[in-house]
Amino acid sequence: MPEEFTMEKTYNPQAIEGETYKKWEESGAFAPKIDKSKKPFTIVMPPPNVTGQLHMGHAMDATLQDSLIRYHRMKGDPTLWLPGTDHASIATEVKVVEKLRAEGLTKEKLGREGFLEHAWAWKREYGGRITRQLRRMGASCDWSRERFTMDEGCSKAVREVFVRLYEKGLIYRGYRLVNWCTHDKTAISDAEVEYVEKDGNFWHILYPVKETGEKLELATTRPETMLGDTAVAINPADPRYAHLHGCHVILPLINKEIPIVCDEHADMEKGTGVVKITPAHDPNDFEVGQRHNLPIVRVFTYDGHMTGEKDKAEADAIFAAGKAAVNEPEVLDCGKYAGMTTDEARKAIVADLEALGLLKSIEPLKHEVGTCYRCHTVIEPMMSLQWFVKMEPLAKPALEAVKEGKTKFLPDRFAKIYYNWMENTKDWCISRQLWWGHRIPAWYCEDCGKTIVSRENPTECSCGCKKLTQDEDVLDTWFSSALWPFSTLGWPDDTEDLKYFYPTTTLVTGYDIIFFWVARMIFSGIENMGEVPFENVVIHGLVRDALGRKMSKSLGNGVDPLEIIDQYGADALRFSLVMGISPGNDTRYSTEKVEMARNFANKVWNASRFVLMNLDGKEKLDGKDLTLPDRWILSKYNEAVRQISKNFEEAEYGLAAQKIYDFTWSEFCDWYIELAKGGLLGDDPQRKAAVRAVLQTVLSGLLRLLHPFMPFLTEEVYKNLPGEADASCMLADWPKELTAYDFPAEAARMEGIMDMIRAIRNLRADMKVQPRPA
RNA sequence: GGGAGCAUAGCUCAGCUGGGAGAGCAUUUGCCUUACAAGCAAAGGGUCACAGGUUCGAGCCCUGUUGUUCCCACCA
Repeated sequence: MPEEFTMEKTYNPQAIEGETYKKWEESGAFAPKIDKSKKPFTIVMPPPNVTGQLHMGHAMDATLQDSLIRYHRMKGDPTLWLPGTDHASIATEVKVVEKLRAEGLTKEKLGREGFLEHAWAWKREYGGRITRQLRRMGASCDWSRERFTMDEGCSKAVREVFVRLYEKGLIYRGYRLVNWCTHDKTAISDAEVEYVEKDGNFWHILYPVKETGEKLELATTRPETMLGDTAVAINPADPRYAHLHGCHVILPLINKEIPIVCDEHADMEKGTGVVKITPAHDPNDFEVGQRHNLPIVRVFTYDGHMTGEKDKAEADAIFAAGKAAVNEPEVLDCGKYAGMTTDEARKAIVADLEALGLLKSIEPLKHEVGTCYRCHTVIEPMMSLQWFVKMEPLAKPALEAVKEGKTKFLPDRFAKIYYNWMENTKDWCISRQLWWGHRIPAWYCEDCGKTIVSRENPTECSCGCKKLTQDEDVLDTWFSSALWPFSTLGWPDDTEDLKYFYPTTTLVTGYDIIFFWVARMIFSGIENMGEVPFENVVIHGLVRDALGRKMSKSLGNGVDPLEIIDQYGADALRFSLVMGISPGNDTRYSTEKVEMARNFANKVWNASRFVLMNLDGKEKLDGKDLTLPDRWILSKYNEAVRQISKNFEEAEYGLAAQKIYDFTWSEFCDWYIELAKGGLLGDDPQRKAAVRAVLQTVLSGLLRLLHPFMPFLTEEVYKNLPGEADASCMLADWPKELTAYDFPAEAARMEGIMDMIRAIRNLRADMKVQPRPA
């Protein structure tokens, strides 16, 4: 053992992690060595939101990526892990607004510019915090290439894509029924709506028929929308209502005459077979309205109140000024209901109907209600002027690319989920009524009303007018993350990085963002680069708490990775997050697991101490004087190398971790080291040399096999190995099978003997005979 | 309504192409044995959800049933 060797009996991660990381980072070893003769291995990091700090999900995500990255780096691939953060438009804006509110400020008071200054300050604070956390995790990403979705380059890419798609007719602006969040006061995309089961009612309402005087019964879950009804639909084949074709009903409360239309949408099996049609506030009704050319009457304001005189006047003014699209919906003055929230209006309207004898019954029911995925407010379907991406032409090639295997999902069942979504996707609403994000590069001419979409900020309209106003809205945050695999490599410029690293190799992410992100990256990559953005998508599960619940702020069951690192070390946390996981399945976080991993780290530490204490310079394995146990452990080592390498190739990280654990503990420590003591304590110098050589060979390999999961510990120990002194485990070669030292037959024989030894020990215990002292 | 996952030791979960039922934690017993008590040596504990089927052989493949979780879906 070298004299300067001072390994403590217990592994102390705090003493080495910070310095080790600093050394790695300063050495520049995280940056890939570009070698055009070699195929690079590339991962772009799913950029964490700059909303706050990392949670356990990020910790697992980072661990898996870093493990894979380290494996490939050791294999000698030019390896790039490109880190970055996401501006997270809506999520961050909400946080900044909350913070401002606590300071007595509002967006309105600050104005757009003032607000954005606060948002950028937020980004600087939290973006930095996140990258520091990743460093604590041991993430070996190339910080020299770090990106942010709103940095100059990414913003340029966003604008380029927007303009291209617009020019191809794949981005358009239109009045459509969108999902409106009345709390965040913005439209959101279909993917951002979460359906939750809520208690509700069917209100059975009677609408008097003008021509016959009878009262037509229909049921609705949203009576407050009735003011916006522009028809009542019946099925054309329904014999019960054949006599009503061409008739009208008088809409109660506002006594408005609206037609009875025949439409297949009215299901004879459901309710009374009669359905009210509110085109401005229901997607189906909108469709029916289009088929029958019905007016669209909006009855809610954008902040969830019933519309009134003022709203109507404003809408009329806009229309008169020619600023509106042709299909601008009418806005209704809701009279006595104006200004009420939708909930208040519902109560009032139901009460008024009852007073008129037009409420037949109330039938309770549970139904799925759409809510905003950020603030959980109930979504109102609402007619609104927004920007959209036309999905069909983009989805088709993206679907085919995966079917053809150009991108592979691991596990492959997630491809089905992807297909399902891609086959049914509707146009993507990309405009948000927010300030934090990429502002839509569209300008409207005040004179001729023309829309200008442009890469450079225009100063003049083709009509000669210079009064141009830019669209107030920003893009959906996922619009920029969709470009991440190429925007971060320099696109639209034709950079060396882009040429060399695109398409990237593997994407590692959770199944919860397949639709939001993975699918959109695939079609964006194909559309803009002509190639899929990555060869593999490795999908992992979510980290849940010890009781299997989702970790969340509201439950207060989140665990801060940094606290765990402080207490147990980064290696222990990392190992606990991969040991025993299976692809795509959720895993539970528990302190017991971290303790298991910490104990394992300590085991490795002490096994290393033992070996180092017994080495005397580098012994070379020469095949001479190998006993049965030597042959056995070398064979088991080969098996571990084979299996772990295979596991990495197949994204079976849980199995790889399990194998290195079992090999190290149950085989190397429990048996080989014990058996090696005999040889080390004996007098035969050749035997001693052989044992030392085996110990060193196996330990060196074991450390390297473990390095992807426990980088700090292995780095610290590895540099103490004689002959490899000061060498970096991170940069060492990935172990290869020692084919000259594979002895399957002898290994099997050894295992038979081990069974016998166990049996004898058991017998001794049974007979309560104590082993004689040695 | 459609789709997917899961059901294995008291708890949490692994189990690759079918041939040994496993790990961690918990429990019991004996050990401070000179790498490690964050440890060592042992032990107990499972008709692998249920019912059929394929096979020389099934936790693993097929069919069905039950339970459970999740995702998607405009059901008024």
